[in-house]
Amino acid sequence: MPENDVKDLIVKSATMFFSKYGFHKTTMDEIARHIHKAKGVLYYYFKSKEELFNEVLKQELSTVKQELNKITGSGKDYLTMIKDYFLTRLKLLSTAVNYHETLKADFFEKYHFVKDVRDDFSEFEYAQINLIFTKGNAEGYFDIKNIQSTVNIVMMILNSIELPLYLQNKYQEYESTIDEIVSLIINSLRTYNK
Amino acid sequence: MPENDVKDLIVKSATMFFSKYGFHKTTMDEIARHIHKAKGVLYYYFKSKEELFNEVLKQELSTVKQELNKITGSGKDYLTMIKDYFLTRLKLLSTAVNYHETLKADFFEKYHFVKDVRDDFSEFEYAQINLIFTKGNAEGYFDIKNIQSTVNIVMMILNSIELPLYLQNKYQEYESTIDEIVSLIINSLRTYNK
DNA sequence: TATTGACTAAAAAACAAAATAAGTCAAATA
DNA sequence: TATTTGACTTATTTTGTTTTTTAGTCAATA
Repeated sequence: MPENDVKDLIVKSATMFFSKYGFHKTTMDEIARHIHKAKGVLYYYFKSKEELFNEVLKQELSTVKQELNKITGSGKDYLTMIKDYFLTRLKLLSTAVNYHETLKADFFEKYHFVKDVRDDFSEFEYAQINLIFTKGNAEGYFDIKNIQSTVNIVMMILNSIELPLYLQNKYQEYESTIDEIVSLIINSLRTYNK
Repeated sequence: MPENDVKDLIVKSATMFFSKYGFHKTTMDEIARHIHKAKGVLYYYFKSKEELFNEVLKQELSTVKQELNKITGSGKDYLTMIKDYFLTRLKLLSTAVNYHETLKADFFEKYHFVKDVRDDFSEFEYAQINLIFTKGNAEGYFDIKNIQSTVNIVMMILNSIELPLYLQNKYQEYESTIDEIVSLIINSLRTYNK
């Protein structure tokens, strides 16, 4: 059996258990048993449970990144684009179950091992928003003085509203408010000649 | 000894211990011993430890409310006023140590007994911001379509950024960013004829 | 009315024993 | 050679028990 088939099976099984029971309540035995393999084989493909969880998280965020890439490449005008970007980002992350675990973990200061994959996402996001702002500015959609600083502020707001939203599972409850928050942010960035 | 002197002493002692060690790690014995009284006397003035903590929290937030009231009564123009309000509110709450405990507690879903005093603060805040927006709108400083909804959004943002700020003790780190977030919010509300 | 301190009941901490799960590895398989 | 197994070791968690600490009570007292 080719390496990647088994590796994929493991990741799939792990994804299912981690998203259902979380990191701690999922056992390596379960993950292996579910694909009719011995536990040992997990350690052939992954150094540790942490590394396996990391891979799951990486794939979860990779899906989010793909979707967001579609938006930045959509060719729509930059005002529509930034709005789509914010709304989609907030919606998609609300479905990334394992990512929430790590967000929560940040609070408890556990899960140090997950930092890399989250930093990677932040880096991706910085680049995306930076791009939209820069081009949008150039084409007269926005009137942003300091792009770097504005990207940081906007990212801090996005990250902040994640917390009450996902940690306390209030995404449904606040869904309509999110729209208005996004509008408020965009309102403060846009020019009124377009 | 008149009732209020002792009651005040108790609250002062309690405030000191609660802010230093938190709710759980502070004992009623400590609080009493510190003012050279027997523990029993605490129960003469307060029904329970929870009620005493509530009183401490109430006084802490009462100070914040007083300061904020000064701003709404300052007679400055409404653009300056709302900016002062936001900045002061964020700064003052960062010094309200016991309030943070309850914020944190909200996450762990402990401390149900603290809900009232926090609801009271929210109610106060809603009224304050509503007032500034309404008057500011009337005098042409803002161009807010739906005041109620905008107050809610702004309050949600304020509450959200509290979380990473205070729970992870990043107020210092983000202090300069706060200024810019506040500017961003105000930017999206103001008109440009004033 | 205000305060005490000995008392009870409940909660938390400390400890040990048992059970579970992570991770290893020599041997087997394909 | 690359992959898989399962018995094994070691680390972590859970469980049950005992001890200690703490919240809260109350009759006596000033």
